[in-house]
Amino acid sequence: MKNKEIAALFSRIADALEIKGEIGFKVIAYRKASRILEDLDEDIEKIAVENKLREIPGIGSGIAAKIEEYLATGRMKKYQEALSAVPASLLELLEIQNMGGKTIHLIQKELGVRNLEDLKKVIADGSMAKLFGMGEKKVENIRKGIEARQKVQERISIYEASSIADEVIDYLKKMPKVNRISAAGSLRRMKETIGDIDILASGKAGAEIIGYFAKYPKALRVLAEGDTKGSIVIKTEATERQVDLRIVDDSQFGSALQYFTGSKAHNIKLRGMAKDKGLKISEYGVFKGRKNLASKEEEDVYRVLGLPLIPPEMREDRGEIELGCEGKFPTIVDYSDIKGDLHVHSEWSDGNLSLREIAELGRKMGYEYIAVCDHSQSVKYAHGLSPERLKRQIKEIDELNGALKGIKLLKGTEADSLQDGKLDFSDALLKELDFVVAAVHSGFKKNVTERIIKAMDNPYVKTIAHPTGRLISGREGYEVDLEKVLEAARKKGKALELNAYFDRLDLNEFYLKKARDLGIPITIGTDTHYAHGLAMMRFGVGIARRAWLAKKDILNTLSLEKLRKKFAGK
DNA sequence: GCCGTTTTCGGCCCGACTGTTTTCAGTCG
Repeated sequence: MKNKEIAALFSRIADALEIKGEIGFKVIAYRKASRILEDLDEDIEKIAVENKLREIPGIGSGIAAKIEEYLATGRMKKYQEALSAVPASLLELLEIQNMGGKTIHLIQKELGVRNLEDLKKVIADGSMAKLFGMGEKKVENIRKGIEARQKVQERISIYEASSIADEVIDYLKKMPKVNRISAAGSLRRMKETIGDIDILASGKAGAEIIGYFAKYPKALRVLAEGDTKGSIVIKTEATERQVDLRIVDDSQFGSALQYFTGSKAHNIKLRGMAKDKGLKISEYGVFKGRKNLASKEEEDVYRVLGLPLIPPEMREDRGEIELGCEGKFPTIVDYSDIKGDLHVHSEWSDGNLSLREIAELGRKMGYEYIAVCDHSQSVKYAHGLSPERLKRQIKEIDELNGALKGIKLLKGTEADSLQDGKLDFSDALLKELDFVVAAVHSGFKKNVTERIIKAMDNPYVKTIAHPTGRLISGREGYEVDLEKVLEAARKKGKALELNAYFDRLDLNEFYLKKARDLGIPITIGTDTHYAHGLAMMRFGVGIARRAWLAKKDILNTLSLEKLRKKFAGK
């Protein structure tokens, strides 16, 4: 797919135009096109072949022609032009906080700045501060922006972002003047990675609350500290992270939460809709003239627009607003629908939990069951179980289950699909288990597609663990043809896993949607090896919600009894 | 550059914070 590649081109064109001082709306149009391509599920090349580029809202004849040109020739004239006028070394300066197109344009024109080195020079010798509209403080903020730049990673995992947000929210809750409080932004939408962390709170004494926020013990720097809005930078293990806090009145918490949850594309579409109805939306409410029609709860905002409450995870402008308008809005799976975890490791392989501990933790989660799926014998580095040890584990689980009340452990394995496509336990042994997950752990480039499909032929395999093997933090994943895997799963009536471990989230939302369309059941497992990992189920469910999965699409929303029946049937 | 059942021209989401001005521009989200 060349979607991301072309998205990057448009983004750079937008940057270049901004620096050249072109009309702002052109820049916005390119940015929008870039974002649309970035988020697009379909392969842009396929859409182009079908001559349907212009049907995508936000892509008009100009941009469509540029996409077609690039697909046909591998070049885009507009991009070459833009970059010849504004070199890449100048574009990079846009990444510096407090540096925008106008400022870069100014220092290029007046001082001949062409790159970061030049910029540092004109800051140091004081010439930049003397420019019209500049000044000591502005330049100092830019200098700080340069310093901060190296330390901030692009995006962090949802796990790290959640941990930071939870801590800050706990801190803020200790302030008596804070009433309601919630994470907002991409974290609330459960994106797999998060940029900045947005928090919204309500209360009367805005400035005081922001002042308290600015004194957060882990704050390295305070970027802004106003009456209703503050920004701090927090040091994390590996990087630095910006946390933004907005304060509104209690009566406006709903509209503000809607506003700051985004996504940007979702909100722009909503505001366009509102405008057509003679309404105006801001974080303070939905207004008809000066009259505020809705602001207390998010639901009110949507209701005034004739929409049901759209879950945060669906707010990406991927057709959810249209479905709402047509009254065909789907009911998606809820966090509370999950009855068990279908992939957990114990100390028998490479986990650090005993079977009893797993059961106890599961009970605390309110589960009916947890599938213990330790590694199989060929995964040596993870102390994979030999057939003899698996038999002993089966016996131990049976005994434990006899003593357990309210929760059952399912006897499982994460059986390795070997490089010849066979599983590394005999069918006779697999037959003894409740739940067999098949997975690839070696030979990522060796006929993985065929191995996965062959594993599905085994009658005891219920699901395929982390089907792409990607790690969000950096590993590409297997060389696997997911389309073929999906097709095979559909034909053979097998499930696929949504691995809820924060660095996997595999299948991702794109393929989950495809799986759902094909009627393939999904199993969600945390793949955890530690006590704290069971709670990562929420990331899995979050991704499932982003893919619009319903309760019926996910096997571990079934009660233990129904799950057993389901497995007995296939 | 995109878009349109009031529009093919003239709009384009909206507001906070900061630092510069002396009423506003730039940046950010």
